[in-house]
Amino acid sequence: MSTPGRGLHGRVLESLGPAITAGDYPPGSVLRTDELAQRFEVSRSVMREAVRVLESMHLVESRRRVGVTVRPAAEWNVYDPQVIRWRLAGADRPRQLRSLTMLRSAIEPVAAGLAARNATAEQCAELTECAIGMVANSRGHQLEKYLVHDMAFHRVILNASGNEMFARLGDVVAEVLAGRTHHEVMFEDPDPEAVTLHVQLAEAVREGDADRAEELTREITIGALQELDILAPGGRPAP
Amino acid sequence: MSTPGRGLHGRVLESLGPAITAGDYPPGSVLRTDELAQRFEVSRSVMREAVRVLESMHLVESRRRVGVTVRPAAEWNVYDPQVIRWRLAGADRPRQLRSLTMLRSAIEPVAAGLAARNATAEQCAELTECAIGMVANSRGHQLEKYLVHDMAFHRVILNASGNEMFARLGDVVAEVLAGRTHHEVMFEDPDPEAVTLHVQLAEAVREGDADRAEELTREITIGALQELDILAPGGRPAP
DNA sequence: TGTGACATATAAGTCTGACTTTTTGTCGGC
DNA sequence: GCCGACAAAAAGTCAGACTTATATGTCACA
Repeated sequence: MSTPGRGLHGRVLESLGPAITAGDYPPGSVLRTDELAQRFEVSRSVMREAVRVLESMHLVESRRRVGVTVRPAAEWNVYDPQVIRWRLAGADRPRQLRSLTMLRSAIEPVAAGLAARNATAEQCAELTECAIGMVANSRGHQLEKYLVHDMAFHRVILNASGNEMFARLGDVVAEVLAGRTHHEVMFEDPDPEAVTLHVQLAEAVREGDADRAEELTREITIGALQELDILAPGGRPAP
Repeated sequence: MSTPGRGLHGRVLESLGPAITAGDYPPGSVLRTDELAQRFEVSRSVMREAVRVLESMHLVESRRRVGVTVRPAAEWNVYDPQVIRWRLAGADRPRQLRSLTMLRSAIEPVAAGLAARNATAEQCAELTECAIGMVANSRGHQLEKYLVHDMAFHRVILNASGNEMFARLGDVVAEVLAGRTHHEVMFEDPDPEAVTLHVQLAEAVREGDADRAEELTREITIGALQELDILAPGGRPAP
């Protein structure tokens, strides 16, 4: 799933990146390239490449005479897939999952509405297939198989929206769904109501009913928010 | 506004990045590091650092024995602020502006609703101040001053939402607003109705009226979509 | 004619050492 | 107490040699 650190600089990143995003180095900390190179037992050139990548993610800033300083979290490129993965693997995974689920709840309904207008016949077919797969694996502790179809379903919706910014959130949504199944709630079979909503959503998209698609997706994402206690069952925000 | 290429590798990026995002090198094109280093008159180490950054943006992929291959646009990290800037500076700026405006229209209403619940007193004050600034500069061809307050206004909303993913879109929204004023429509004074909506939104947030804040923001972003002919005035999608 | 193992060329990857440039802290003079 | 010159520190840059993976071509054999 994740890249196993291609190249030496990649392995350094896989070690240093998570450490920074986890907050091991408080904002303002200064690291020296030479020292890092020694610590990771790589040459300076390799270390420099790694630092450049961290710099492009706005995790650090490299300045002459001072060193590589860690930037405050508010400046990080939190949409970088690698940064997202690092943070999801870290200690504040729950917080991260909430942020991302809120993002989902904002994007997906709109994307579904667009998908209802723009989806190709092929995409509609894929969607129905995914929904069938979800139904088929919704009972009897087949969470892994269910997850696969759930991820595919949402990815198709986002792609079918025709908006590249939405489409590129497919990986994020997949990560959130996987996280939910693997580490958080959902120890038993998925909520039957959620399964039904997905089936109906596939229907709405196929029929080109944008408003209904949007509303159904809103219900789906509200369910996701409730699972994380961001929304209380009533609909009001949780305490 | 944009970073003027700090360091040699930065200058290479400022030249190569826009070229790639502009499609000068079709997907699958192979570049050789040595050749690039010669072309830009830099050492290989510098060129390697630049390539590593492009690789982290998923613009290219570097493989042994084959070279640096350009990836298809669908795989680019389109949320990377630098990539966004490069693409906005390129030929398909209009298309990019539409994608981003749609993103706005999905995110901002939700963010405004959250802001109404979470905004601090200080943020409410800032918001009101921005709204006043907008009103003050809404007539008499003071577009630049109006823009400054407009950008600040939306940035405060996104920050006040309390969601870091939303907050980090502040730069994107600012870029979109700036683009609208500088290159696209809006040759005359801003729509008075839009100004009023902003004033009312500041009010709603101050009063903690989440639903109203969300609805007002939805109207604001619908206006932005209409300006770009994504939505026809009626509310139906444009042809 | 097709297929497999093997050899080879190629381009990225890595390391090292020397040199340059910028920035910053400090110290001395006013 | 302020200001400018100086020195140290760390990143930045370069060049050259070497290593490694791998795509591709070659050739023998079926």
